[in-house]
Amino acid sequence: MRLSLYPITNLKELPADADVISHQLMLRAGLIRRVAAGLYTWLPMGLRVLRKAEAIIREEMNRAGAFELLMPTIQPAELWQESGRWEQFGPELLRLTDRHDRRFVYGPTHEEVITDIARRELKSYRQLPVNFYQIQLKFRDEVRPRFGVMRAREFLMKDAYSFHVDEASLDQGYRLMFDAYTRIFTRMGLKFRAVLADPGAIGGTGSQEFHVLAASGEDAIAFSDGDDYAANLEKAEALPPRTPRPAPQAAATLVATPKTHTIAAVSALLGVPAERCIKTLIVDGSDGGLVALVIRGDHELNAVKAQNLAAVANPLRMADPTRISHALGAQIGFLGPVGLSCPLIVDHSAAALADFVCGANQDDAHLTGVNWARDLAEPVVADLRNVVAGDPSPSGQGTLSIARGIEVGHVFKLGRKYSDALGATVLDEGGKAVAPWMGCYGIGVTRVVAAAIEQNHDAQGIVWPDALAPFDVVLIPMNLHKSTRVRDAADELYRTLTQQGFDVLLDERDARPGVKFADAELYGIPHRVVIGERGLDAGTLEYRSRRATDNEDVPVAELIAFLKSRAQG
RNA sequence: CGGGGCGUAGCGCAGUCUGGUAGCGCAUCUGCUUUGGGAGCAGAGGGUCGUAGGUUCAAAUCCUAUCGCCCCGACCA
Repeated sequence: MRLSLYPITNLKELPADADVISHQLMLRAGLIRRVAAGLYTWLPMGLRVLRKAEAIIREEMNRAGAFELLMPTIQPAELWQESGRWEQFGPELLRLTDRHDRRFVYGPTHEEVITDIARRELKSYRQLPVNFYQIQLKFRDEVRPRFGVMRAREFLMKDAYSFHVDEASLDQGYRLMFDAYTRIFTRMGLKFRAVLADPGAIGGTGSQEFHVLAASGEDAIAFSDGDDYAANLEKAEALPPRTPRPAPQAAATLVATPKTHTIAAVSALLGVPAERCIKTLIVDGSDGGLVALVIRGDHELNAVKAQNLAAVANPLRMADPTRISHALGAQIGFLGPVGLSCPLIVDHSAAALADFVCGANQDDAHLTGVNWARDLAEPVVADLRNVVAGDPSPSGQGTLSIARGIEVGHVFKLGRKYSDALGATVLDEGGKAVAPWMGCYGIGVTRVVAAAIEQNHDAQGIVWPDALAPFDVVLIPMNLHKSTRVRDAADELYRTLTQQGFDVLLDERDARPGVKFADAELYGIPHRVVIGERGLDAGTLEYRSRRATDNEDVPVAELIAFLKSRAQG
């Protein structure tokens, strides 16, 4: 591509509304432009990157034996009513009505449509296992789209769905996809980690997420230093303390704590560390009543663990404050487990405390020196909290650290939830109709691009991994307009490299060298070749990797071999 | 959904408090010079000041409504 012909504009100044680095660089380098909140146009340079990512995904999916198809973005409401998700899905499901008053959704995912295909097309176990995938736009009406293309409302996703006659075959298909994902992200040159995950709203039995590691990641990942255990913070299990609860020493005492309704304030006022205070959180119960969740003052409630409890409403909702003070006789901030008139579920670590501080269930008062089994009943315990760095690993090996990641892929075992709901069946070997086991496997293609930048950039701009770069090589001729030798050499090189299969960007603009260098660096082209009179006299070209700070002189005749050895793309 | 903030030229901003008919930098266009790390000079084009009402002789500026966008929070006991 000749840069003077290429429709690209970059920005020296940052658009004011971009706050994460990938969003800033994608705007500055002219990869994307915002159309509305969470909606972006991919400009030609950006689309090249997106297509490279797609191509890798497509190749590896095909290699794994999956079949590409294309489903519509708009889906009939009936399918969602059949699966029950018409009601289950919240406001992020965009619902539409056509001119005939028929209801549709803009698909946030495609389990219903694929299962509908399956029930029509798959009749026999002989057709299984089979895996269908597509690369298609999705729409989720996020409460708060942010971070540019990273959490957009419309995004490009690769989604795959596999069908199996039994669970063993599903396990096999799942492993196949896990391996394919590992190859995909490895080929993309990304540092990533597969972690155990909560299956969440999509449902199912087993799932793992693939996270690109980056400080700006929205998700916290817990991983062990003792083995390869890694889990989403939502999912990471907090083990019960190994040491038994100490014997009571103090007597339970009512103390006045006016206007002291945070753990920090209580802890400061009473001189008791937060880890010996107790938080009592009131949430809506699954039966419409209230449920108290009790955790240690220095811990955070894990919403996923909480809402997975039978007694707790799913999704988790904090109870209405007015309702709390009416039903429980004290305001938020002064609640505690002693004499509380609603069911109580206590985190392991809170249950292991002795002589702790908690709200007194009357305003402006707390209790100190409280002990389980003496001042109140032995508690019902559960794992309610987020793990913290230093907790023992649930794998039994080592301790946990917490890192940040960007979720770019997710593999699930769905089981038979959708095939049951939509009545998809195949005949098994014995001629009996059985609902196929399903797996589903997603990759956020647009998010991968942003994640790649989050992980690979410097003060000058993007530093593309070879496999994702919009162009492999940028040619920068010096004094182009004056030197026919340079011009001829540049043209020749451009032709040859293109013929050799490189994506080449020739910067033949009549601009100063500094401008060209700066732009090439902003765009993140991995390999740069400068063509100048000086070098030509010596029979050399000047090479510089985007990741390097020094030039290397390469004899003209050896350039192609040299580039081939450097560029893995 | 709660809180905060912002809408003035393609981008970044000033002007709003104190009303008087719109400005700066970058970008763009023209010419000349310049050309190994974001050039210089001279000139030019480009804005219904988000939208709709209202107040006023006069509104970017004051009032009301509305739309859009951004940030923080939504684990607080």
